[in-house]
Amino acid sequence: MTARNKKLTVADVARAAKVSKATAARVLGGYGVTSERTREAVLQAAQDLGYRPNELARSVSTGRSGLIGVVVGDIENAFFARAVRGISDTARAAGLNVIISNSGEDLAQERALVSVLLRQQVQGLIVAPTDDGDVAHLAEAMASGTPVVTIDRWVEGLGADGICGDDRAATAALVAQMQALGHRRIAYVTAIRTPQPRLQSLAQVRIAAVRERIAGFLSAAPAGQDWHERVHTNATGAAAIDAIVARLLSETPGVTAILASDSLVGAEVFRALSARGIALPAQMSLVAWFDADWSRVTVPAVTVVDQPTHRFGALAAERIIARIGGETGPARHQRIETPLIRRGSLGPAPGD
Amino acid sequence: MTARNKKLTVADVARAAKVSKATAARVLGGYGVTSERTREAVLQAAQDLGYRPNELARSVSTGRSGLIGVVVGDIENAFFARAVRGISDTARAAGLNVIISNSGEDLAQERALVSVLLRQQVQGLIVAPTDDGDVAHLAEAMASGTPVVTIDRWVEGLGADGICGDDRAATAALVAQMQALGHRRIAYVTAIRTPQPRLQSLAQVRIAAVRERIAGFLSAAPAGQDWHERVHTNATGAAAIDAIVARLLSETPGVTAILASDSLVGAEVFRALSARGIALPAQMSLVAWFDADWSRVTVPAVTVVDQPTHRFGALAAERIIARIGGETGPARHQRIETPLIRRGSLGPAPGD
DNA sequence: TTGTATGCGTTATCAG
DNA sequence: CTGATAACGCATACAA
Repeated sequence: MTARNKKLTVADVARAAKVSKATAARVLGGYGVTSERTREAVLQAAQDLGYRPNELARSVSTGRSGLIGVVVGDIENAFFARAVRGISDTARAAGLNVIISNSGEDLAQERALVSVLLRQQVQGLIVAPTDDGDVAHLAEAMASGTPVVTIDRWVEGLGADGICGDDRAATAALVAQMQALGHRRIAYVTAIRTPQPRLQSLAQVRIAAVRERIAGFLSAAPAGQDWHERVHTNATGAAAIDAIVARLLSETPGVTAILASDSLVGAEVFRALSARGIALPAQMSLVAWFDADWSRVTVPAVTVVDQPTHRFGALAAERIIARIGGETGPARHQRIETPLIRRGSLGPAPGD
Repeated sequence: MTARNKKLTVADVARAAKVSKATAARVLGGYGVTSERTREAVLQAAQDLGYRPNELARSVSTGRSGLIGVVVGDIENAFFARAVRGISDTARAAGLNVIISNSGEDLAQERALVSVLLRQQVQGLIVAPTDDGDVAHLAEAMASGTPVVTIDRWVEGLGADGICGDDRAATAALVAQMQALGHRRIAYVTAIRTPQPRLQSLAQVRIAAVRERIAGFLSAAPAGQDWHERVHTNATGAAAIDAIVARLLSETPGVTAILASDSLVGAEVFRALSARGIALPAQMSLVAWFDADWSRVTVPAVTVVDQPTHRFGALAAERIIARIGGETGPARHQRIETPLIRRGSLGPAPGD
C-alpha cells in the first residue's frame, strides 16, 4: 500500500519476504507450488510494498500478451461503438484485454494499424475491413499465426471467421414487403464512395455487408427494370445527402421510399426530408439500418433494420477466443438475423 | 514478405544478414550508428524474412511502453466516443498507442481497470472518474509515477490535470437567458443515482461536471426559492425518464422548461414529451447537454450546450503527453467553453 | 563501425 | 517445497 516511485519487481518482494526470487515469482505468478506459510509471507510483502506485476515482461516471457486488437471503421458510429462494447465485455470475461483503433474507413490507415497491433503482439485481430478486395495485410497476419475475425463484413477467400448480418436476405424481404405496400420506385442511399453518383456495378462496393444489401435490393427489381440507377452513392456528410435527397425528389415518376444504408445516412436523409417539408410516411417512406437512439425520437419514429450489434461483438470475441485457444477448421461464417422494427416512417406508397 | 509461422527475432535477421545481433538490433531499432552497407543488408534481410519487431520486448527493455490508458464511463455514449477519438488522434500523432476501457460508471470496475492498465505499464492515464470522492486508485497511480489526467470531470485535491467544460458559468448563463424568456420554473434532469428521486444536497453528486452544472442551476434561483426539488435524479433508462416527465407535467404551478444533463437523458425526455403530445417549445422548452446527432433531426431541433468533445480529448492527450515528457508543476485545470446552440426547442415560456 | 556481454522483469527448468 | 539459473526479445555500456 505504501506509495513509492520506483517500480517494484519480484526481486524486491522476494527480498522483503526473505525468500528466493523464484519462490516469490511462483506465488505472485500463481503457478508452481509453495507452502501456505511462504505463500502468505510473500503476499503480505507484496501487499505492504504495493507490488504490481509487469504484464509486459510476463508477456515476453510467456509469449502470450493477453491482448486482442480491434480495428473499426469509426468508433464514433454507434454501430461500432456498441460492437466494441460487445467485444470488450466478452473478451474481458475471458481475461483478455482489448486495444481498439480507428481506420476511418481508410485502407492505408487500416494497414498501418494492423501492423502496429501485430507489433504489440496481439493474439488475435477483430477487423471491419474497409476494402475486401485488398486484405493482404490480414492474410499475412493469419499466415504468421495471428487469427483474424471480420466483423460486420465477410471477406470471401480470406479464411477468417466472420460475423455479419443476413444482409441480402433481410433486404430482399424488406423490399418485398415495401412492394406489397405499393412502393414501385425505391431508392438506396449509401456512404460508399464511387466515381459516379450512382452505382455502376456491384463490384464497386468493397464492403460485403453493403454489397449484399444492394444485391438483395437489386434482386427484388421487376424484370426489365434496372435499379442500379436507384443506388445513390457518396452519401457522406450533410451537404452530399441533401443533394441526393433533392435529386430524388425531382425525379419523375417519383421515388416513394428510401433505404438508408446506415444510421448516419438515415439521420441526414430524415433531416433533409423534414427540411423540405416532406411528410413521412404520407409522401415518402424511410427505412434505415441500425436501431440508433435517434430513430425512436423523431416523429414519426423511423423503421429500422435492427442489427443486434452487441451480439455481433460478443460473437466475434467468442470466435477469436476459440481460435486463440487453438481451434482449427475452415472459416466460419456466422450470419445474424437482422429483423425489421416497424415504425411510423414506413407506410403505404402515396396513392396506393 | 515470406509467410512464416514462428515469430522472428533480431537474431534471425542478424543471421540472415551475417552480422551480429547487436548490429541488427541497431538498424532495426533505429538507434546507434551503422554503415550504410550493413544497414541496407539488415533491412533487406528483415524485409525478406518478414520480420516484425516485438514492441513488448522493446518496452520491457526500455522501460517505456508507448501506451496510454483511457477509462471512460460508457464508450457507447457519443460524448465519450468522440472524446476517445480526440485522444486517439493526438496520441497516435505523438507515437503513442491507446488502450480504451469502459467503467460503466461503476467504481469497482474503474478501480479494476486502472489496475489492469497499470500492470500493462501504461505511461499515462486519462480517466473520467465516476466518483470524485473515491479516487485513491488514481492518487496511487500518480504516486507511483504514472501521470493522470481527468477528462470531463475535475477532481479537487487529486493533483491531476483536468480538462472539462465551464459547466457552472455556462449553466448559470443559460438559466439567466431562460429566465429572460419568462421561464420561472425550470427542472433539471440527470442520470446521477441518489437514494431519493430528488436531489437533497449538492454533495450527493460525485461527478464534478454535473455538480457544477447543478450548482450553476441553483445559483440562479431567486432568493427564497429552493430549487433542489427541481433536480430530478436517477434518470437512467426510458421508463425512469418517462416517470420523471409524467411527474413534471403534473406539478402545479407547471414547469415550463427542462434541462437534460446529457444527450441520452435529453433524447428520452424529448420522446416522453412527444409521446404525451406536448408541443415544443409552445408548452415546454428543452435544452440538453452535448450536440448529439439526434438533436438536429427532431422537430423542433433541440437547443444544446455544445461540448467540443473532440477537443476535450485532444487536450487531455496533450496534457498527458506533456506530463509523460516530464513536465512538472501544479495540476492544470483547463476549462473549455461550452457555447449554447440555440434551436427550436427553446422558446419563451407559455403565456409570456 | 561492429561485436560481446549484460540487463529489463518475468516465466520456467532443473537440481537439491 | 525451495533455490539457482537459464531463457524470452530487445536495448545498451563497453570493448575491440
